[in-house]
Amino acid sequence: MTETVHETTDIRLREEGQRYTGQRRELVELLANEGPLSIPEVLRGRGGLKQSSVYRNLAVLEHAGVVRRVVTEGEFARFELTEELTQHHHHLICSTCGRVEDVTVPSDLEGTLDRTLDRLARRAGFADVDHRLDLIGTCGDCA
Amino acid sequence: MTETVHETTDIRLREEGQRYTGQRRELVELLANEGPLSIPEVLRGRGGLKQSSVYRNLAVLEHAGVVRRVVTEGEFARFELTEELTQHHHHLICSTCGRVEDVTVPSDLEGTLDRTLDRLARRAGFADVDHRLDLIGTCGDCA
DNA sequence: CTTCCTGCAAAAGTTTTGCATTAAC
DNA sequence: GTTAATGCAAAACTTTTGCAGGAAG
Repeated sequence: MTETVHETTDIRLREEGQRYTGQRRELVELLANEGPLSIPEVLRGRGGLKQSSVYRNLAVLEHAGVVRRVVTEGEFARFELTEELTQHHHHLICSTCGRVEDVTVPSDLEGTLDRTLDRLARRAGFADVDHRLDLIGTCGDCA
Repeated sequence: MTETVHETTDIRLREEGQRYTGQRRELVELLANEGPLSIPEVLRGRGGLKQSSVYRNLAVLEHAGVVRRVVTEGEFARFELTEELTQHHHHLICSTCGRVEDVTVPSDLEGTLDRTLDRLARRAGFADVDHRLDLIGTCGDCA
């Protein structure tokens, strides 16, 4: 399953004339296993990675459509694999420690949401609307 | 209606031993009229305001529960009045120009959302969950 | 007259970039 | 052998802070 992710990444990068190097593979592997991570978390997660290369490689992967920037309340940017490589999901964010977990909502609610929001957005003159739904609360550890 | 906002702000600030100065009033007025604004937008919006004072005053207002930081994809932080002073709402974000508009969803959907998400979050060990729902698309001007 | 606010300039902290070296194809 | 990726150090950029002067109560 994560093998598919690597294959897709490889293809996407080649399409842009870029190489799927060991470091990039490590990044993708990390994000596939541990979800949305900030740069400090990435650096802690894998010893050898260098900060500037991590930023650069995440930018490359973002441009290739493999990774996306997640906006959170914290001071650092977070990155995750795009939904094409995983699945549509949402975030459970701890407002105390900043930790982020993935969560999916029941598909009937997801469907209702999609239809309703699309209608709303059109009415406001917006097109091609996607939604971002995050839950902010206090996680078990911080309670 | 915006008079109520000013009164509430005044009270909140006094409770913290702070003053509702002209500059703070201007900030609140701006946010009340134009929704979520970034610092550059604020500085452009009103000539005389100084950057460091704006940051400082927004921090004060945030601490007083009058203003909250909105996280967006852009490079600057955005600020808006808290929902206690306005009403529960969501954001319509243009992924091209970064503009942010307020939008409300039908209250039945809002209710369903609230109940379902609360259940989900509890199951994951999270408490006191609030949700943040944003719509990202292309606005009329950028289409 | 005491306390808080403002503005300037400098600092802090995150992210980006230039350049020489190393690795991939 | 050619083109791209890496690491280091320095730069850029947003946000925060120290300090002296000014305003508010």
